[in-house]
Amino acid sequence: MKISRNFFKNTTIEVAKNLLGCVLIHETPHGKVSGVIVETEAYLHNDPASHSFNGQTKRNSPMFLDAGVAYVYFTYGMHFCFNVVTNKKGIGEAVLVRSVKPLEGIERMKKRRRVSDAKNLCNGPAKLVEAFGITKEMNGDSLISGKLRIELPREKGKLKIGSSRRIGITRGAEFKRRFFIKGNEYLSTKNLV
DNA sequence: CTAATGATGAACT
DNA sequence: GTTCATCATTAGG
Repeated sequence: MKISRNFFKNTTIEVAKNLLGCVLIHETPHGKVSGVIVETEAYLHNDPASHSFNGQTKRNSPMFLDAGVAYVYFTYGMHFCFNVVTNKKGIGEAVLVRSVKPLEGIERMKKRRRVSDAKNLCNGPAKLVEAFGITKEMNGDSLISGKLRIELPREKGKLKIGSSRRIGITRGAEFKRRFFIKGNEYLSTKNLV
């Protein structure tokens, strides 16, 4: 089911939780890949861990666009990560998508990732970017109805949502702004509460 | 099983 | 020069 732009205009923490259970879809010339979002992290404008903390730069500028667009950034010299921009235009907040449970196009993902274990395809931010074929060219694109998009599940049911400190950061580490579906098999890390 | 390490580049001090 | 929202591989127990 199509998602609305208002979904992304909520507070970033709420969007991070609401994205759990939603479906990430990418229609490529080679076929469709999709999966259920099972792990996210919220990055706020006044958050020392956020790329937007020190204001707008060339790299983080998509974070200051309208809610519902993609922010894809290059990191550690070899990886890309995928975020969904939230809140109002000009604020600079986003949700990092950290893990996805693969649904469609699993063979395609295995080829791109060069691994065979389905649980190891999308359980990390740079992994899912590679598995889905997301590229820096999609930086700033709308995620509402394009080839790369997010859809609401037909029926979300009641999810057990857990929260923890975010992964791989030092500044702002005290904030519990990582959200995940409790007990899910496809998380990037399991031993955090 | 867990821990250490190297790859590699943009942004910042 | 150092840091960084990472991952695959290797070394160790």
